[in-house]
Amino acid sequence: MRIGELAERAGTTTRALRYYEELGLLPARRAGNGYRAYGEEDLRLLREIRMLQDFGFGLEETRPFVECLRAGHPEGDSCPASLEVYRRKLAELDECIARLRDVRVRVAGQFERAVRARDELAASEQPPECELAREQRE
Amino acid sequence: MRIGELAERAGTTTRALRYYEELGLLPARRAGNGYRAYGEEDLRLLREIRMLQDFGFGLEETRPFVECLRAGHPEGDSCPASLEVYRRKLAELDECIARLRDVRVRVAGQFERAVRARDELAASEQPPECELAREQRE
DNA sequence: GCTGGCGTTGACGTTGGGGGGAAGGTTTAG
DNA sequence: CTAAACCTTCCCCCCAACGTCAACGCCAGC
Repeated sequence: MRIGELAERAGTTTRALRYYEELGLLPARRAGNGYRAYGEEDLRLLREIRMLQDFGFGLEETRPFVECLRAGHPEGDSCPASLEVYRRKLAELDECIARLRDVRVRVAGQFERAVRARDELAASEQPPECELAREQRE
Repeated sequence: MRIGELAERAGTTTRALRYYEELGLLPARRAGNGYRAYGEEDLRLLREIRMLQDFGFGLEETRPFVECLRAGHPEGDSCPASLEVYRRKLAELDECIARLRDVRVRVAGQFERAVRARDELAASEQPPECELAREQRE
């Protein structure tokens, strides 16, 4: 299989594949004419990379999974190094979520304060008419 | 006030201030010798920028707040444009938190599955000794 | 033998928020 | 007088994960 076909089958681009090879993440054999030659297993590795990328893993973080598969293990996460990456990522996610929640609370506070301030300003500049006034006009 | 003093008073660097000026976010008057000259109000603007940055706002997102202050309003968020940025940011935060939570659930699922698979493999390769065996050895 | 569609390498651009440092002018304290 | 501490502009560097040419090679169909 050549680079274009692999890219299409994995839903990515040839540029990405060349980049992965440059990183040593997904090296390719070469055909006689210099073209990269991939096998079915490379598709497997590539799918693993893509899945982890969808989870927000950096490419370097996918390396243990890929190497685990290449070492012949049944799954990319059959190796301790991969499990360690999972653990680190979970901690990272927890921290990130907590931080975002904190920011959300603070921004919401600012927003509400600003809206109240605006309403009070509007009220002082142009006091709202009372119910009686509306009733009399009708 | 010159750039170094303003930077120190706001807890940032001269480099950042020149960058803000380059963006047109915090323009400075010039003294006769070409040095940037800032006033107390610039410190106010800068503090607003820094606060929003701490919330994770991009510099462009702080622009409405800064312009609102420069327009003479009491707070950076006294203007509708600023409130709109708050709203957008809150929505963005909610979406981001939801996405991270979803990823967390999925990664946790993968992790647990991988750990179970590893344990089962270990169990089949080396079955755990039963209670009786331990008792007899003691 | 020519066109079109693959492939190759290499270099540069992107986005954000600056950092680092050169080469030179200014100010200020001792 | 001089050294330190400022200031100025200018330009390259960083991070990730590629995108986008440019200039060229390889191969199939007509």
